[in-house]
This record gives sequence, structure tokens and C-alpha cells, in this order.
Amino acid sequence: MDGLTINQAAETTGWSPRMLRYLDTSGLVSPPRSSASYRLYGPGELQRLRTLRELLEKQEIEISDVGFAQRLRSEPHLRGAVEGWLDELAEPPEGVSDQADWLRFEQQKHERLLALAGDRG
Amino acid sequence: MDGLTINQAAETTGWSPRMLRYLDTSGLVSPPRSSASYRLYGPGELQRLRTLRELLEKQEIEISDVGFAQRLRSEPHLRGAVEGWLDELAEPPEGVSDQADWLRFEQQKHERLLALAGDRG
DNA sequence: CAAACCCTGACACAAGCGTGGTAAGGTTTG
DNA sequence: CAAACCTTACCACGCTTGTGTCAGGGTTTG
Repeated sequence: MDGLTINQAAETTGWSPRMLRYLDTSGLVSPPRSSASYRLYGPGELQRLRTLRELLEKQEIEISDVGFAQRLRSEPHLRGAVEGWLDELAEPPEGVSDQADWLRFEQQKHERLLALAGDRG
Repeated sequence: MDGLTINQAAETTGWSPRMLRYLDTSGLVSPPRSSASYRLYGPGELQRLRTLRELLEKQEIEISDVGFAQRLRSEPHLRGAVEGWLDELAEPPEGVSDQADWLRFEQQKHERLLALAGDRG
């Protein structure tokens, strides 16, 4: 059996066993399992756990935020949609003079983003 | 007074006035104010509100997720730290053979990321 | 000036997150 | 085989999010 069991991993990382299970089901740190479904933490998982702790403390973010960042990375259509929304400015860019023009401009951008996203959502 | 007031904006966008205030304080859609601090929604804000609604529905994400995405964009050190953590793999890359090597590799990467982040957090 | 609007601040409440505990049952090991 | 571990599945609890409503007070407008 190679790799630390959940209690050993808890001791060396500072997380509680309960939280290690939570992080597993949250998809942030999911160690491989033994034949009897025991979680086996290798050096990779231990490192990830320690740096996760640092990340959360120093950046004042939540576990769910990291989960969302992971989603952003693994779902390109999601990323495209979110970035597209953030790019939408309240004020019209140069060269787009009146309101009608501007609305058309925004709607077209939106359509381009939806097309890029591939409408699977 | 140019721009819709909060109740008018609520009617045309489908959000409740309460939620428009919430979105304002959350930093997602913050319209300019009149001299008496009335929120004034222009076409830009209205568009942003409608597309936000679409974004949340279609992508099954939360308001706070969009807020976090905004933080990710406006705080490069945060973005660097999160992306760095997500890049940390459980398995060592090619050419890094034993565990000691691998741990050193990861730690150096981590330090590089922290340096890049500029340790203001 | 009075009605109809806007503001902020507060109370309320459901649902979810992060975390601890515990129970019932399988596995490993001395 | 018994002790010490592991598993999942629950109950619980405080805090945050998202949302409604209401009160007290300023503003705009007919």
C-alpha cells in the first residue's frame, strides 16, 4: 500500500480528515484509492494540500472559489461566456456614436461569444 | 435626469429593485448616480443586466462566481496564485524522476509564483 | 405641498458552504 | 480475532448568499 492514509495525510498537512474527504468530493484534491477504497495520498497530493492551505489563507478566497476557477479552466464555453460578460462595458467604445449603434454592437458581440461558446449549456 | 431610475430598470430587465441594489453593492452592475444619489441606469447597464441574467441561467453559476471572476481579472497576483495552484499536478512531469527531485521542482515553481505575485496578500 | 418616487439600514429567512461529530459497517495488522 | 484503522451516510451548527419587506428620511414632480 503506497501513499499515506487519510489520517496520516491529515497529520502532515494540517487539514482534518473530515476536510480531506470534503476536498475530495469537491474535486480539489482527489487521491487515488486502494482496492478497498482507501484514499492514498502521495507526495503530489500532499504538496497540493499544503499549497492549497497557503492559497486560501494568503489570498482570502474560499474553497468554492478555487472550484469555480477549476470549472473556468475546464469548461471553455463557460470561460468564454463569463469573460464576454466582463468585457461588456457600460460606456460605448470610440467610434460607436449613438445608442442604436451601440446596442447593435453589443448584441453582435454577444452573439459572437455565444457562437464561440458553442451553445452547449 | 438621463437614464432609467431603479424601478424602471427593474421593470425592463426582470430584476427586482432589491436585487439591482444588491448587484450594485456587489460591484457587478454599478450605475452612476444623480446629484441626489439616485441610481441612473443607461443602456449599458441595462444590457449588462439582461446578459447577466442569461449568463447565470445558462451557465448555472452564481452571482458570487461572477464576482470572483472579476477579482481574478483585476488582481493579477490572485490570478497567478490560483492558476499556479491549478497547474500543480499530482504526478511529476517528464524528466523529474524521484520524489526529492519532484518536491524541489514543485517548491521552486511555487516560489516563482509567489515572486510573480509580489507577496502582497 | 402632497404623492410618488428614491435612498440607506435593518430584520428575516431559505439554501448552501465549511466543519465537526457519530453510527454502522468493511479492511488491515499485530 | 481484536484493535485500530478506513469507508459512506447522516445530523448539527454557524456563517454567507440571495432575496423580500419595512421603516425613517430625502427628492422630484404634478
